[in-house]
Amino acid sequence: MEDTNELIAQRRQKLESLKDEGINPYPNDFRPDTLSAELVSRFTELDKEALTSVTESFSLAGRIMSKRVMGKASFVHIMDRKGRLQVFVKRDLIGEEAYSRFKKYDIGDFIGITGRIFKTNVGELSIEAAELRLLVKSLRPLPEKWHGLTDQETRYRQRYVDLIVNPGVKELFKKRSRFINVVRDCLIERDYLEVETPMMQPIPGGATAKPFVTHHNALGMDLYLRIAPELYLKRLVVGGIERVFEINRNFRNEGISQQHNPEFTMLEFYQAYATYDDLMDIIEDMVSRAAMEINGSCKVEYQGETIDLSPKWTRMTVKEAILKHSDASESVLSDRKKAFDYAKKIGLEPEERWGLGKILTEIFDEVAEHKLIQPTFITQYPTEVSPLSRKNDDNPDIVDRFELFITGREMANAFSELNDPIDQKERFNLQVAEKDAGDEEAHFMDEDYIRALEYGMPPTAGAGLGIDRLVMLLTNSASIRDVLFFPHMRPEEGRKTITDEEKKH
RNA sequence: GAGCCGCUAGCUCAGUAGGUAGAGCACCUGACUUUUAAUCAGGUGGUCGUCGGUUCGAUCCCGACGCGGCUCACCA
Repeated sequence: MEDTNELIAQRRQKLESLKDEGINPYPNDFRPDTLSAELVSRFTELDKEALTSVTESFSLAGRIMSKRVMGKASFVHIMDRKGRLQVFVKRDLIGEEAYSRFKKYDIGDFIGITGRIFKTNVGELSIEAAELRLLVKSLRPLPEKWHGLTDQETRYRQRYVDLIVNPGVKELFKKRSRFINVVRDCLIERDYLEVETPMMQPIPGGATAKPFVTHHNALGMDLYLRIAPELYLKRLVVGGIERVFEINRNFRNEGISQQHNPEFTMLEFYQAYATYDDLMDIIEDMVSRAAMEINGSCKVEYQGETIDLSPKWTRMTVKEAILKHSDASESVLSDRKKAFDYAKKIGLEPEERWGLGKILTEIFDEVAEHKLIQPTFITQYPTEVSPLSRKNDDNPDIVDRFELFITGREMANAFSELNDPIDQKERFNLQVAEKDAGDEEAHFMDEDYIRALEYGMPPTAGAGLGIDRLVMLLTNSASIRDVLFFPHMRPEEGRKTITDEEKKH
């Protein structure tokens, strides 16, 4: 990391010579009183002539993004959090000493300017520096002004540079923030309470996934990074928080891809005296409102497809989806043997211990999931693959559950919650048997969760929404890495991870 | 985890049928008081991802490794 090229050496030398002159290269006593965008919105409509009567002085701070020296006058563009503005620096105005110092400032340095506003001969609104100070000396050169930074790896690893030189990046992350705000608004206006529950859990639950393990030294015990907040949020419903949600990270010890990062952000929300039907309405509202807020339309372009997010969305059962998107006959849907054979026929590797429900789910994933481009709620999941969901009153083989698919990807999972403690215990026992049989993703037994249910959980429905994937959709991003500031990357310099040997110290 | 592709100056990229590497931007020196990819003149800058092999000689050919991108597998 201690690379020293000529350009860095030159800047360090400039830093030293500034210090020799008695100048603090990192002061913190400059207070800008305006922003680039404020000046633009106030004055951009006025012409050159009209601006000559504006004598007010403004203070502005920002990073130098370009610099053009023309002898005894110069132009720089500075960038602050709202945009860019041109600064005109004239020797006659700031004085000979300040001007010759200014000529040594580099692109990337921060400066503070005080002066009046005017328009140049070609009509660009600019601030004329009456005073100019260095606020920060930058020691590393920025990528070039024309092509910018395009190397994906560097953009992810050095997001700070990406943010400086690629303006779209900041815009994207502002959209991400606004999306989360809309989600929060939708729930808070329905009287939900936002909470935080443990990320380090002795028993990881609430999803079928492989957890990360960590260790608590003082307690001498392993802990798991949570794969879902579900069981804790439902404990809160037991406790009387009838409408509750959490937006935060989950951690899953699985592969990395364009759709998967080891840590990702989920919304989970639970509402007592509601069914999964009610949650469909909330999710439709949330996502369509967010689309309007972010893109001004319920129609979004995603990787060449137009997705229409206007409510109401298509609703279809798992079995209907299989029939629609494959050549499976109706008998496959109710006959385990036929389902098993059909699964093999389409290239799956069903296991002997799988029941009809699990097989049908796998068939659905294979044939239908990637075809669900427009928003679609898939309902009536098999009980076998839904250990936390409430059974359907008319058919115990299915549960009152839906998943939401958009662009062929799962965006949300929701169900009426299982609140029968005896049924829940039996389902946990089945999961434990799965685990003993080698399924690393099967649930653990959670005795305390059963105890909580035994006190009584009101009839409740709950949902989980993949925030990152929805942000991808709304920003037309192909990779989850584009919607995370710091996506997970291997260490830069070789495989310098902490070894077991080093861990002992 | 598997396959394919990539890694050359700070950035964006050329290139060498194997003979010590180029451009633009950036940077340095000089000129220039309304420019805007400013302009003009001159200049600096590279263990060509790492290690090994073949060769008189490797950035180029071969192998291993590292990192990344894409595809597939698992998953949300």
